[in-house]
Amino acid sequence: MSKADKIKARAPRGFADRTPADLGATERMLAAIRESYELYGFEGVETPFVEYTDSLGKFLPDQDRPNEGVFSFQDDDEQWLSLRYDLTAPLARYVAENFDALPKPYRSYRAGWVFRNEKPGPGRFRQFMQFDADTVGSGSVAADAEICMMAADTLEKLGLKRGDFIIKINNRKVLDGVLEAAGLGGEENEAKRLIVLRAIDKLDRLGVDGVRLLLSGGRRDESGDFTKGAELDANAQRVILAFLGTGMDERVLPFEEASQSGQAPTQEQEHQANLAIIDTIQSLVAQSRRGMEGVEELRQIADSIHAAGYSDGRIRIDPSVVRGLEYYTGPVYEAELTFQVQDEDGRPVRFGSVGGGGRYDGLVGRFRTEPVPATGFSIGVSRLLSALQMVKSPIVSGAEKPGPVVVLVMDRDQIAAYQRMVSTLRQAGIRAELYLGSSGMKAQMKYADRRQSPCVVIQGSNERERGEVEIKDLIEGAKAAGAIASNEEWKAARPAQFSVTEDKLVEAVREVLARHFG
RNA sequence: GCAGCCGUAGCUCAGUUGGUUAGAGCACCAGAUUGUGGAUCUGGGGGUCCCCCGUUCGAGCCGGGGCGGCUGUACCA
Repeated sequence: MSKADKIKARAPRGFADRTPADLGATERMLAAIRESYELYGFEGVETPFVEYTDSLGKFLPDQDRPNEGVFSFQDDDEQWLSLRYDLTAPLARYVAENFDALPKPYRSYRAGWVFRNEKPGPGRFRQFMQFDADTVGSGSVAADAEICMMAADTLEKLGLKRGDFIIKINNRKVLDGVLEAAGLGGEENEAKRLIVLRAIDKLDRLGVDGVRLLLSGGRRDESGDFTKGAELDANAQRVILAFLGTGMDERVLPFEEASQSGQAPTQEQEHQANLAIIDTIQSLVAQSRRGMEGVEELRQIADSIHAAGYSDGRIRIDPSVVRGLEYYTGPVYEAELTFQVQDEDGRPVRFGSVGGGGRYDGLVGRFRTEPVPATGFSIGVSRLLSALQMVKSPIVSGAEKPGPVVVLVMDRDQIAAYQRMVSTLRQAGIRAELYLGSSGMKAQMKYADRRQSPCVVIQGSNERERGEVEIKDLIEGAKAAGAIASNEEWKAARPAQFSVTEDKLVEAVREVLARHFG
């Protein structure tokens, strides 16, 4: 068979293999998140990867675009199934299905893989991991405020320092109110509202000028591609931009005051800035009942986070947060990293949000007659892992486990004896293995080196006659290597190597391990 | 999806106006050293020059189409 006939070995686009280092990092992250969520009183639950497509709330795949956005397939009873694309819709299904058996409010967390059939990018995959926590059955904004505080606590547990991230809060009702104030209420303006919301969402990326273009005629990007704008009249543009401006203008004051005193803004100053933003928003949406509801909710959340001591810049009111257009009904939150991340070529990477969530009062209600309010937060574990790896955070580059002790095979006819040594080590709880390849001693040493073995066990005929084994400390030996120039010297010195009688094998290996790993 | 740039060994890349058998460094394997990781030296394996079609006596190089990658943009539950 010629090489051309061979199948090319490659993972599918947007799907990634995970190395031992990835696995270790992910485990540590999941443990930290779980600890944080449990501290807040949430309990674990798990749902399957696959759900009925209609449970997920997506339209059934059609002939032309059978898998738009989600991976779907038909069961043998003709029912459409889909791989879940987030953990919220499956939770809503679970709660609805087990409604009577669950305590209300129901507070649970879950971690797992989700799948999206869309264009992958750096830190963006078609299979990725999320870690969610939700409170179902409570309409109180205390539930929303609490989840934002928990998000902040959790990111800190993951090794992010204060100031490295920010939890931004907005409210969909406020956005609706602003759209109404801009004269975009009513059925006929549905399309324009969508464009405006998308434009608002891009404030951090495109700036005020970019958003203004999208609100008016449209915007041409650097590649020459054109995005059609919302064609709003001057007054509507003014309202929207004034709304977004509150996010920036009110923040400036505490910073100016702070810089005069030479200190970071105090919690009180941060809180006043939040309240000032809310006041300005209120003046804009005063005519909208729904908008005023949202303003009132924001005010309560701001008070809660201030009372709990989180109004130190970790959690902020930010009018530019939109989140998805589908199911959020009230407060929405987004966790963003504030530090710059660079890829291995030194180019800046934009990570966007590493978590987010909000209130989705209608989602469980799709399955049941009574309304069931709910709110939740999701951490994008895979994306956050990519970001943490790029900045070499300790939690992802934590100490790797040492490899196994390798027992070398010097004489093929002595395999049974070598195997017995391996068993002895394992029974003593020492990670060990027999060299299972077919190469000579030099290759076996290289193998042990690559496996990060702390030491190897050597017994050739000389040692066997004396009833001894040689232990070679590879870590100590590597240190000694630098001082040795010639190969003759290297071979003669046999650095970091010593002999013990066979019955002292475990003891000697333990000594070497203790030397390096305490 | 749309646009721009890119595609030569496992990796990073050379490759002249289109002209013998396509190269280097790193990595890998082996020997020097029949029992020792590193360093050094020597040798070796590894390529459909992304694919297809075309132009040409002749294509890694020119043209068209496709696929893949990167960047921006759109969508994003």
